[in-house]
Amino acid sequence: MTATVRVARVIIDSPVPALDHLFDYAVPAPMAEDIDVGCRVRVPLRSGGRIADAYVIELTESSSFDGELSLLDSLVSTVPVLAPEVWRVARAVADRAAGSASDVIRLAVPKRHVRVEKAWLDAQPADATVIPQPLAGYSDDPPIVAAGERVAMAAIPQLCMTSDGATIGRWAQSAAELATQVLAQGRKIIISVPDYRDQDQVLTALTPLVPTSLVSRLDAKQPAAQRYRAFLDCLRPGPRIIIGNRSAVYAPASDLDAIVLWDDGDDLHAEPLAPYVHARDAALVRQQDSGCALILLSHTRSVECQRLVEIGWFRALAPERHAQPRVTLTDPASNGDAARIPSSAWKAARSALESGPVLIQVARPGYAPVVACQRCRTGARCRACGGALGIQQSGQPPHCSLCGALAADWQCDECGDTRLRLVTRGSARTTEELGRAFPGTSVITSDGDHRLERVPARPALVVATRGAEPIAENGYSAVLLLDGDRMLAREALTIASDCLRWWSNAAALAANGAPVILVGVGGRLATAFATWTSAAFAAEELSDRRELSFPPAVRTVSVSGNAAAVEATVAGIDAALYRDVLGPSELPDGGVRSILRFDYAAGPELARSLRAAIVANATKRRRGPSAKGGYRPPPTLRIRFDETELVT
DNA sequence: AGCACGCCGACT
DNA sequence: GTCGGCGTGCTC
Repeated sequence: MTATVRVARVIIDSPVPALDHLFDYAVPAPMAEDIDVGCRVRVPLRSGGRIADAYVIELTESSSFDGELSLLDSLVSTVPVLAPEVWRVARAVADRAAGSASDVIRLAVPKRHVRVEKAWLDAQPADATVIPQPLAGYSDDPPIVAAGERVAMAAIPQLCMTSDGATIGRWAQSAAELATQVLAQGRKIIISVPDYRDQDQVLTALTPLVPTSLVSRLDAKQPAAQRYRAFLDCLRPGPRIIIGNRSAVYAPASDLDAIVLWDDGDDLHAEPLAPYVHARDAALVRQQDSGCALILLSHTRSVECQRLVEIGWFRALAPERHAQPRVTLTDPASNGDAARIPSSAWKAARSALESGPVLIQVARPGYAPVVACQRCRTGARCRACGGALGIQQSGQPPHCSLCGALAADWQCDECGDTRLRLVTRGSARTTEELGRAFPGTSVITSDGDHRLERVPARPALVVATRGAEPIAENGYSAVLLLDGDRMLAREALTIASDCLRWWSNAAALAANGAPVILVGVGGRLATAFATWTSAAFAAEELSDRRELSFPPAVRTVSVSGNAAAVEATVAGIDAALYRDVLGPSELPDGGVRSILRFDYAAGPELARSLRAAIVANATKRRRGPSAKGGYRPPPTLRIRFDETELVT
């Protein structure tokens, strides 16, 4: 207990679970002038025998620690990079997910860049005024911004043109309009979008509306210097628009007024790094902490969002006049001959090509993603690893979709035939076929690897894999959604909502009144698409999942790793906290996985006990029987809440 | 992650 | 009686 020395309580930047709490250090007298809450410091870890990076969380006069305090090693910088509100959110998010706060902080605070920091400290913040724009297309009664309200907002499924003449999604314009209202109040807004190209759209929408000095882009794809500069700009109080990917929800913003999350159903919002917290969940935590507004903006309502609406936590908001794409369904039963493109769709494409580009959405990239034996129809597999073979481009030999090995002299294991049958069509083959069917028309391909952002307003066939559709200036004259049946065949709990989302996002790229044709899919999913009623579809889906006790009706947590550790962990949890256990089942890496299903109310308690299990496991785990040799010990213990890719 | 501490077997 | 192996726990 020291009364006169100043004490710094710090969080250590380390993924070690046992270090995930505050440590007290004495502040050396010369440092006391400059140190501040949020500063980066270096601290000695005596029994660790090293110096660690840390952030100052609190400065006090006394410590409740019984031992003798060590002195801070050094003050890295006087810039308070870990804002108090970001610390609170990081702590809460980590607790909810049984993870370490420092893992969340690593998403929130970019690496330091000394030159950028010096320049920033010298720079004078610019003064700028912004004229608030009304939120066009929506009733402004009640107003949705500044109320701290939680809103499930249906986007207007159209394109629009900025005053600069750039074509963007109308949703991006709406987000930009909301942002101007926040800026006019001198406050901040975070706009989190899944994709880099989505960020570009919002920036394009903002360009004619606000000075660029008030806009910060935070994304890991940016050069480190730019990103750090944008981050530092967010630390200053005052108006600012923060645009970024999933981790933008952790951006510093002391005067945060609203968070807009675009297309919360997109998988890119799911954080792949520990503690694996989805941007939607992080935004919910932050909304609770700061009282800001939270707007989930999308063309299709996610099932998770629907649940939030049904429990009364979110208000649903739809545009005033319900503009919606003109969708036509082609009955799968009526083209008995499995024609991939029915004649009605051909006709629509042909006439649409007279006025502009036509979008063709396909399921998979490549030429023939799946090939089989011509004679016996056995699927062709890789000699080396057993993965499925596919053909990337016309005329090329097949190669393995898993390991990439070429299979130039393929021969069927079953019957010895060497001729391959092309089972599925990829974007490259569709492109080739369409080129033949529409001679003289240019055919453009856009897929995951070779992605186009925009295509001109000239007639052209634009073949794109789902999610990689370019924006056409003035919109597409027609949109053909092929391969719907193939997309639906994928085994995943979320497949129906995913398809609806892919189709809807593509449909929103059509010009006003242009035909949108969904090929080969019927049933209530197709109807929901045609009538643009994704909220009702999400409600049905949620009710199905309630019946089956699937997420998001219940929550899940997967416990994976070493079989003994998983078993001990699950056995150590109070059975009253969960409904049931699925598994353990074997994983390809040699470990096992068990999944617990539990009710929302049990979340905090369950996270606490799982956290305790992780800490215990991390300290107990020691060098196993064989440390060398090719054998890699299976991962010890991993906890993952609310995994989106649950294969059950 | 490293490092100290301590409990037990082997050796001077 | 004492050295040192490594299993266990802690790091302000």
